[in-house]
Amino acid sequence: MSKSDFAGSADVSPADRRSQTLRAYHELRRRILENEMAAGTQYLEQTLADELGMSRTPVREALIRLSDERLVEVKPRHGARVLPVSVTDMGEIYELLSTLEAIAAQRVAERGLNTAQLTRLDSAVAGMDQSLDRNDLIAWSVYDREFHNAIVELSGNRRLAQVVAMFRDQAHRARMQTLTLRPKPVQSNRDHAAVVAAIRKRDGNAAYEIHRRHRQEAGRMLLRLLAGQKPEGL
Amino acid sequence: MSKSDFAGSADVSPADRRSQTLRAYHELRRRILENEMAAGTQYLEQTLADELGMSRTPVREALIRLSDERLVEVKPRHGARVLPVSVTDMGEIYELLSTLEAIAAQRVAERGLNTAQLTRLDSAVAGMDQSLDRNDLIAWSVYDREFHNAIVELSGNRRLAQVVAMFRDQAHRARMQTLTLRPKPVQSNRDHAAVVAAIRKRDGNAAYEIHRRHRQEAGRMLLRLLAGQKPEGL
DNA sequence: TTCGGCGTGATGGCATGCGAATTAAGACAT
DNA sequence: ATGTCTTAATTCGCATGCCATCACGCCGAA
Repeated sequence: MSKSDFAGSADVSPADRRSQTLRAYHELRRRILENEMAAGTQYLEQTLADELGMSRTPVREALIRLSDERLVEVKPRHGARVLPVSVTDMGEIYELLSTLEAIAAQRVAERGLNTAQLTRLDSAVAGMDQSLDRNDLIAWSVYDREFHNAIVELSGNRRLAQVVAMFRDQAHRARMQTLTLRPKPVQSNRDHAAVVAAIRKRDGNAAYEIHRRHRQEAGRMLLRLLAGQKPEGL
Repeated sequence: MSKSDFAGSADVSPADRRSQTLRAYHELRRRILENEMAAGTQYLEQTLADELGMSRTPVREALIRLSDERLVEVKPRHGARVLPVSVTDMGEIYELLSTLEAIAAQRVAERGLNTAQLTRLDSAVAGMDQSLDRNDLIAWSVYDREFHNAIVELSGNRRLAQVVAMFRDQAHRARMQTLTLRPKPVQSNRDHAAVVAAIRKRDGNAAYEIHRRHRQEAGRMLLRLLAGQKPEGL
């Protein structure tokens, strides 16, 4: 019974089996990540409820989740404000990501992967290469995301995967903004391939070091681009 | 229309300025961490609401937070279940804590601390030493917590402090259970002193290594004790 | 012109109500 | 006993309603 994953826009969807609270959560989260709800903007509970075709209760419950994830901030009489991602924020996030994902890579290498799992990584890397050849940066970023996500999921540490996903979401908008500004990510692709190679060789230390440096580089690049850019709505 | 109406709620609370939702969140969290609500037990929303002297709404909102923090799990018609902490969970948590806190220690060392900040660490260490002399393990654990918390707070990375706090809470009950089972934590005190020394010397690498090893040892010890102990209500 | 008190409407915190989903409890047959 | 069908009782998801609180604009005083 899988309905379309990208289902429902605003209006009353046909028959969503999930709870209203979940619909609100996923829809609002999607809108924020895809910048349909701009950072800095404030939305009243009632407005969101009307827009989503439900009452305030499930919206409130969704907003609690989103504020725990630092995507919004609820100010009692000013509505929910979509949080902008400052340069400082990105610094914090990349510092954490570079360590957490490196740990994941290390664990994956030490545990070893079966064929299917290795294939998952390989095809993500292949997808990135092809996307880059086509100069399709959007597709590239999707594969990039999948690669990084695969690493932490395959680590087997569920909490690790959870917090990394959270930070990745927080950083998502800023990354999208700089996607077209930065040079072609050829080094990125090389790094990823090297990480997979280290995992194949079961070399935990190498996987850790390569991945960590990779993320640090990406972070530094991003910070540079962001710094030379926007004041961003506070 | 009495403005200053002290009477308000003649019930249990004198005058709590916080919202009901926050009261519910903090009170439930406290009860869980202090084992007043045993792991594995289920509580109906209405029951909790009655107990806390409020309606179901704020309780529901608090439960959403608590379930995001993995302290409870809400099962639609069986109430909120206090999550037990399995050995696997502790493995995941300590793997993350040992890295995250080590990063924090490294950053603190590299940034350097002012006198007041160093004093904070020193007095935590001193408190641990004294508590140990008095054989007061409860007091010791409070200082231990404060020490570890100080490290991540002083790192200046707010997200880091936040996730570490979350994982520390998740591990709290298991640590308390094993507190009396383990040998006197003299090595722990030595480690902490060494970390502070490294921080004074601005030696980031040393701080990282010592702290990381310290947490890993503590984790291993804990896992051993837990493994040789309890089936724990699932 | 600036400031502060005041009134009014908007807003969110929370209680309550209700229907739907789901379980628990009998009733009966096997 | 064990299984299954029917019915009653719970419990939650969500909508709605109420009211205290707060933002904001107005107006008069300094």
